[in-house]
Amino acid sequence: MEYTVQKLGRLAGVSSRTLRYYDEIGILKPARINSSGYRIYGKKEVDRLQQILFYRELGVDLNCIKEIVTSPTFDAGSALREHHQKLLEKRKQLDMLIANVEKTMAWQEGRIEMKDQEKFEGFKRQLVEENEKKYGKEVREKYGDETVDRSNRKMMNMSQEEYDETMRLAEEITDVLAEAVRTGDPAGELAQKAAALHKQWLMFYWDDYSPEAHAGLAQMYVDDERFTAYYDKKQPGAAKFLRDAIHIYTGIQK
Amino acid sequence: MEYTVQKLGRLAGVSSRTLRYYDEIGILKPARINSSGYRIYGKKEVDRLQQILFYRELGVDLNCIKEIVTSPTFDAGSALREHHQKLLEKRKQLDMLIANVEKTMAWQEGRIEMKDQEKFEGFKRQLVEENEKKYGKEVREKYGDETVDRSNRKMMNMSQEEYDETMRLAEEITDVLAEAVRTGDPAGELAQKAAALHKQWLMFYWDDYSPEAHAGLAQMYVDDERFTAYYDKKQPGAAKFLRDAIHIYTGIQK
DNA sequence: TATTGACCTTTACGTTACGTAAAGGTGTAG
DNA sequence: CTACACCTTTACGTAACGTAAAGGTCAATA
Repeated sequence: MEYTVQKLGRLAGVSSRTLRYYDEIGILKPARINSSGYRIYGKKEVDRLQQILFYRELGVDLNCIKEIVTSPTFDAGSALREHHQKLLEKRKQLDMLIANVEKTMAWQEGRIEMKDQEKFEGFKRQLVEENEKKYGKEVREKYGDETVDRSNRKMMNMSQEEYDETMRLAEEITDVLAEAVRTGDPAGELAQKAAALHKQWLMFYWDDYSPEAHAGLAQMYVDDERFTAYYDKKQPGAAKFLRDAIHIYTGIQK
Repeated sequence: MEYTVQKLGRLAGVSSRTLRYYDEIGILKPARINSSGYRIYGKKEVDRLQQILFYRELGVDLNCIKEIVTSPTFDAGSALREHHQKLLEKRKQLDMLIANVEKTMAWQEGRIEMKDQEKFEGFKRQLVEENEKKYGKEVREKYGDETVDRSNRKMMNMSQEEYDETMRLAEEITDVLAEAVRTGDPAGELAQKAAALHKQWLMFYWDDYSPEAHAGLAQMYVDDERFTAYYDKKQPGAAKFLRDAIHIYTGIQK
């Protein structure tokens, strides 16, 4: 049950250099040093290395791993449950990639059409997975899985032109919104134009628009600091302002 | 259908720096440079980027990717089929990791036993996956799926002590073999000792030893350059010598 | 027309997680 | 007593970008 660097390395499938490096940065210290200065690892270290490798597999950098595993509140059990969750997500993403390859093969054989954006499905953690990760939970909680799935489906089926149009609209919204904020009047013409544009944009993603849901989303822009940050980036206070404008536009207060 | 660095980056989920870097190392050149010196990418570049990202996802380093995609014999179709194959393998490995987490959770709750080596299943590309990849196909062809599966199963169920013993035996084989090679006599005492040790080692993996299979494996050590390289590393000619010794030991020529 | 501000450019140094080589001590088998 | 496979530390190298600096481009706005 005692291992030297190379033996533990062979066991875990990492190099001895890696283990020395992990010792150096304080992420995995050997149980003891023998009389000749050799690093000797025991049972506890084996388990710790396993944890480290799980995190590494998930792309966590060693600095973060260090903070996690050296934390006094570190709980191996909950960490494992988290690993499990993340690995399942990763498999989902892998499945998307596989679907992508199959689709691309069909496209190459001329059997189907394929838009540029579709060619990167599964790669784009930030647009699909990351987006889902960041906002997905809350959005799913507030609007239900069905709405979100439908929205994603709709986006997948958008043509390049439609997609470009949503991008253009999103830009126009922030532009008009920034200008409207400077008028200071959420009931004014510019503010109402921004709200209308926002509705148009939204209708690309929702196939059943309702003023209630629109007003609810506007409120979320304020409640959720990540949305707030997005809109406030160009103009501080823009998120709140947009909410007010939409509440007036829809005639609904949340 | 024309993209600047940032637009293509957003489309594919990579940074603009990445695209400039890919230009720099000659892996993905823009379709043209406009009058202001901007990089402009077109349809062909989109497809090529997709191919690059597939390779990247599979852990191929950019140098290799460059050689692959710039090769005049590069065929996108067969590349895609290869991607598909590799991605399926990756998913298999991911499933092993997930199984590992589940097992570890059960172990933590005291519901099952778990050996140290089991804790790294799914990580060890080189021992299980890599091994299977390198030798698996040929071995499965020559000995059948059943033998290989049984062998893997047997290895999985080995105790730590048994596992250590196989390691020790493997070392002893190469040692004795190297010495035997220097005698030059495959029928000599040392050579026959090496063959006997090799049988012992083999019996840890096969549960029904037969001289025929043993002789066949010995022949494969010579036929397959990767096995040859392993045995010849310590002593040139060791693989051939071992085959001869085993053929004498078993009394069977292949 | 001048000024933002978000784009783009090149140059260049920084970073992560090790690989690899050098120079030297250790331990055991022949 | 010599080989040889281990171990050690020190230190420089590397891949694939990230990031910052210094500056040109372009469309919209004051």
